[in-house]
Amino acid sequence: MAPSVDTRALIGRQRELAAQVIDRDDLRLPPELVAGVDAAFPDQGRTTRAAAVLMRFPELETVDEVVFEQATELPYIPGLLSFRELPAILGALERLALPPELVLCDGQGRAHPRRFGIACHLGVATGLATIGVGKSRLCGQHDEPGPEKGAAADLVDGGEVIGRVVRSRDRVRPLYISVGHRVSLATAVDLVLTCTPRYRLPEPVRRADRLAGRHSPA
DNA sequence: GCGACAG
DNA sequence: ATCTTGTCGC
Repeated sequence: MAPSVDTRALIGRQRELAAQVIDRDDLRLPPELVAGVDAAFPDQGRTTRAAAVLMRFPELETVDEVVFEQATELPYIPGLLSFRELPAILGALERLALPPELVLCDGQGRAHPRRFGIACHLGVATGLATIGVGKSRLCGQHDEPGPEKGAAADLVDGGEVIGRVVRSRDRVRPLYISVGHRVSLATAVDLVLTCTPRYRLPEPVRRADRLAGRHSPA
């Protein structure tokens, strides 16, 4: 893996690509095929293993699953996560039997310092509608949402609402939901909640997590 | 200078 | 993310 990274160049690319993000609903609603993607780093991080799980919406029945791996190219750098994970994720996504209409990503969308998290990057790179589903905060401030499923609070940064902090299940740590591409924030929250009938993470992402990581079947 | 920092 | 065992709570 590259020992040094030209962070200035990557940040510059994020700034120009961020202008291409569409934060309005521009997809079929409701969608019929939704995918979840995630990546893991086996072998001390030398390998990047991405997984994509395609499900029918809103039934959440699995239609196809793909695991794709390649040598890791970059280290993890806060704010530049997408350059490290995207190549393998694109490889997995391309190998699905059918293209998804919407992709749920493990990580931020516009809730990013330059408004270009991995969900935005994946969306602009493929043209697909995407939503960022973060398990923790990268930037921005927010009030604590109520304890019940569905409770939410605005995630604000630089005086702008960049996402919503949402309780996906009763009494669990909230999810950081933000626009990736071609979806409005309100629709993003609605779709994520519909994809989360039982666990903290939306089903497509949870399944991709399990497929990529070293867990057990269940 | 100090603190924060997706996965 | 990854390294790692038992343990507290519903």
